[in-house]
Amino acid sequence: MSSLENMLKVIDAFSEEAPVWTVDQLVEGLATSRSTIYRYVKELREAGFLAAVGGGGYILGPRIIELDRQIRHCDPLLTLGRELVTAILPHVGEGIVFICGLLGDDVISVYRRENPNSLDISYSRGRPMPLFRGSASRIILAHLPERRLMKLFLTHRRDIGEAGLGGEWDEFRINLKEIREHPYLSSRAQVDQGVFALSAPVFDGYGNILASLTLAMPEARADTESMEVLAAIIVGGAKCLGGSIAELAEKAGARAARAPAPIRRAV
Amino acid sequence: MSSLENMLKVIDAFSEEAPVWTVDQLVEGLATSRSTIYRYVKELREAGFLAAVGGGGYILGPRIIELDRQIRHCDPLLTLGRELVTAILPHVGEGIVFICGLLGDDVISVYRRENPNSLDISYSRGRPMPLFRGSASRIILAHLPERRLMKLFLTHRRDIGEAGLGGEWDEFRINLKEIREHPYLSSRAQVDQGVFALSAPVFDGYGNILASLTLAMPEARADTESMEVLAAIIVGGAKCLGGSIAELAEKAGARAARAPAPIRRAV
DNA sequence: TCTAATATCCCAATATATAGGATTTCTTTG
DNA sequence: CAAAGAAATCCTATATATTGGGATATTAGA
Repeated sequence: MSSLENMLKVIDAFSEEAPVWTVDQLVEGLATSRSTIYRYVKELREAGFLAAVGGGGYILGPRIIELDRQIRHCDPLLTLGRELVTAILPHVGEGIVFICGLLGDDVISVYRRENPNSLDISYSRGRPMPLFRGSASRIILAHLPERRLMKLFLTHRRDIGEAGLGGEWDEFRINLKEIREHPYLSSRAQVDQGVFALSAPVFDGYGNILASLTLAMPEARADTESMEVLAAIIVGGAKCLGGSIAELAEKAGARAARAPAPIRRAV
Repeated sequence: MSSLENMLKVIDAFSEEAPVWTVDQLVEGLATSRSTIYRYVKELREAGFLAAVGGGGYILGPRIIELDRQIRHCDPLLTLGRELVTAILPHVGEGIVFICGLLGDDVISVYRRENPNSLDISYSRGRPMPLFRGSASRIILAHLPERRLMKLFLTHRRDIGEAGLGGEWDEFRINLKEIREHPYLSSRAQVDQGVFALSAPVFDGYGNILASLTLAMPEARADTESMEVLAAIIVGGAKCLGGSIAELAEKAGARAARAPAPIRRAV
């Protein structure tokens, strides 16, 4: 077992349910010797990934906040996304606007803003989303390259079936193709009860899917109001965001021909 | 050298100036073999600390966003701080309100909100602050236990002198005592040009310093307006926040007598 | 100042990481 | 669609860092 893996087990222990751990608890939980845990904790603390609280307890440390800041400042999806969301937020009425990105096998929400008095949904920044439920995830999924989809199908066959996306490869493929043929996708209560969501894909300059832009609102609103104007705003916003990112990538590319542009691609 | 340290060197490479790295660049930068770097990158990627972008480039990964989310949700300083800042923001006029916490030897801003059209300062969430400059840092510093201060003085003697806090231990001690005797502290352009800041200390139930609450504004405003009312709001807000945290800690303590309360203490 | 708790140090045994090159997988391009 | 070029992984002997048990030191609390 690699030592990073061991360290990660320590970090993994920290969750919303159990945010504070003592060394003794970690010794018990991870089945390792006391001295080793102390060494781990020391190193993680020196690196800022853990911080001491009173009474021998530890919590996640400031380094994480710092690294998150870096992501917020560097990722074009976030910097440009912020501008875009600010621009469209006044025009969408009650609801929440968020951007989800694909990183590895996770879809996570990387930015979110809401209009006052709207519903509270679980897509808050940093929450890993189910890859096969909700329009925000599915619209990304649908635009992944075929090869990647095959891999996903093989690894997540059960989840895909349960989410109603198809029990066989062909079925799955056809369902996704159907999604791909529309400029946006909506979903109802797939992730949170009582929530209607409307998502559009964000592409880079080469047609690769990068992210999704979503508007979530109470189902009641979706029942009584036409979605056409809203869909147009979201689709337009997603296009615009993709355009800005492509533009930035081009500039970055011109500066450093061999260095890859700081763009998150679906890999 | 521990292997975590090696891994960390990889993470350290990623900065706002250089957010994207290829394996080759890392091999050169860290003076390690290609296969080792590939292994590091692989493990970090599997753990979600790095994510692949096009062309063999890597950026910081989603795990960091996830962990940051956990901190935001678990740390009482943040959850309660959010409420408090929301409450006082409408009453402070032009400027930025933020909370700084001490974790290890770092003071970092953990939460920040601003009123529209105000100045842009560098205290954005996650930014590590100089420990000896700015009222937000100094008010925390001043309330640290003596033993801790001695250590800090020994390790950071030069910084302390340069920041004008004293060249000798006695001088340093007296300066801090002076700060401690007032309910709040103000500073002018110590961190950012043209910025006036006003900070109050946040204590836990035992009188330990936990954090600082700060209002930053343009110097011009501070020159023309009396600070008394604003100081009262900030001092009151800090007291209130400390009270809520102590209350929460007590509740948590009742539930799990032996487990330390999830409270960040100056350690 | 003393005591309990928290944390570090030490060292021999052992498991693990390392580097260098061969091999495989993926991407691009003609 | 095939071949060339990147990117990533695999493989192995050796050197090295990690491990855990207990002794030791440092801190916090009375």
